[in-house]
Amino acid sequence: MTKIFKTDRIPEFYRKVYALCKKIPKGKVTTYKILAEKLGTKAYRAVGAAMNRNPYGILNCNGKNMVPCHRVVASSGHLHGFAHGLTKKAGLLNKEGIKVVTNKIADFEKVLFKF
DNA sequence: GCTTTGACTCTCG
DNA sequence: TCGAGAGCCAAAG
Repeated sequence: MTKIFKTDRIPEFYRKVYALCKKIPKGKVTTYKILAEKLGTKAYRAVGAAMNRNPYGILNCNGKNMVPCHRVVASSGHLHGFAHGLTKKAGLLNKEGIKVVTNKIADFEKVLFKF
């Protein structure tokens, strides 16, 4: 009985984080805190760790199973670390229609997506 | 199985 | 307003 899928390599906590990230519509962003709260935990750092360890990769955005980790920012609307560089993250956000100035979301409250 | 680390957040100075 | 420190949870070593 194969009760486990090939995704078993990924912790459930991570999978939940990815699932929530995928729910983020285009042109919108969210924060690590919201994701953690949605998961029913306060492990904000764990959420970020999931992004860093995300197997889908940001460069794999061409696929459908991608995780728009670039749409996840800090609670203050400020871009934190990024595996591929904050510049890349800011560029992606700009392409999404989100204005990013000095690694910070210009209209953070406007583009902030709440689940 | 314990210790360290981490793409965080909050509070104090 | 800006800077530094403590707290929290989960995964990896």
